[in-house]
Amino acid sequence: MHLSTRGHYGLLAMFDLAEHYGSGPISLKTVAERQNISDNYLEQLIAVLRKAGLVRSVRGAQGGYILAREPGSITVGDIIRAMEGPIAPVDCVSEVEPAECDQAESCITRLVWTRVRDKLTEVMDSISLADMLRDAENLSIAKKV
Amino acid sequence: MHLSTRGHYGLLAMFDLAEHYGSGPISLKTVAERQNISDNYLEQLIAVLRKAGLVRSVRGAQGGYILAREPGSITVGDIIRAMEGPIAPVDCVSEVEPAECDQAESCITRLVWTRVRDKLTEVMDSISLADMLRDAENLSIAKKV
DNA sequence: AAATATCTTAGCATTCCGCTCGGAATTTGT
DNA sequence: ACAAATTCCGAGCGGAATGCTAAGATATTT
Repeated sequence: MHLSTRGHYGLLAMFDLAEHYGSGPISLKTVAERQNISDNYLEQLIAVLRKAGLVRSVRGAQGGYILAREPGSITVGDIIRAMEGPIAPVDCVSEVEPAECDQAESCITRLVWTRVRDKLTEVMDSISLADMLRDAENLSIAKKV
Repeated sequence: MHLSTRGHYGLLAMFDLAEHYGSGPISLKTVAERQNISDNYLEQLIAVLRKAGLVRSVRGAQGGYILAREPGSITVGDIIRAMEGPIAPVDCVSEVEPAECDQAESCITRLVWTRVRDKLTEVMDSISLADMLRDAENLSIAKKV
């Protein structure tokens, strides 16, 4: 049950953009440095996010990336699906076009994986970038006290 | 969010053993054929389950494998941990010795992954092989009607 | 025109996956 | 005692994915 760095870095980058939402485009280099990711690599990852319609890009000098929608309407699930494909512990319970299996009807393990998948999507879809911003604020307040 | 075939096949094999719990040792070949897994490969996987203390082996003719404990006391979580290692979407929230990260204290994505991990373990630890046997029974009853 | 960015594609070393194979060790049955 | 059935163990291997690097094309601002 492991995510690749795609999903991991993808969420880091998106959260970084969320933290600076409203201040114009943020350059890839800035995000990469702040999040400690190779900018060459992040370049590829953010291309995926752009194609998925989660970020907008502004080319040229002073360009960069901006969230395509407000932080409240982008969830962790959106980001992970974009970066890692449909959420599914095993292929036969994939969210989209599940792999076929001749014993699917009577397969008990399939029931298990369905429950696991449902819990996964439930959590991931319930957390938005806005929720994370709120968490960040609470955390910094707690620290100051 | 994908399992490897290790976990997938591991659960299939364990459930197969659970279905025949109490009828003496089941040979690897039998399980492999019933579950449609290469027996050469399953041989390696079941070695892992044995080393994890989840199955007992009986060598020699008429030998095979038996669940080490009753089906009610073996959970999906036990099996997945044995086959795939500690449950963790990313290394910094691993159940055992999480990877260190200098920003761990203030990392918001880490909170997200912790919640995901907790949901994952919650589901997996709540389903035992006995539960699955019950599901199988309900399913076959439903079909007959 | 120069500087600053994104965009696109190619490549590449390493690791992991999913297996196959061969043979040693152990137990049962005849 | 011997043959058959089985687990046990380790080596190896092709293919795919991972996590990058690198280089140049394109667009925009100053």
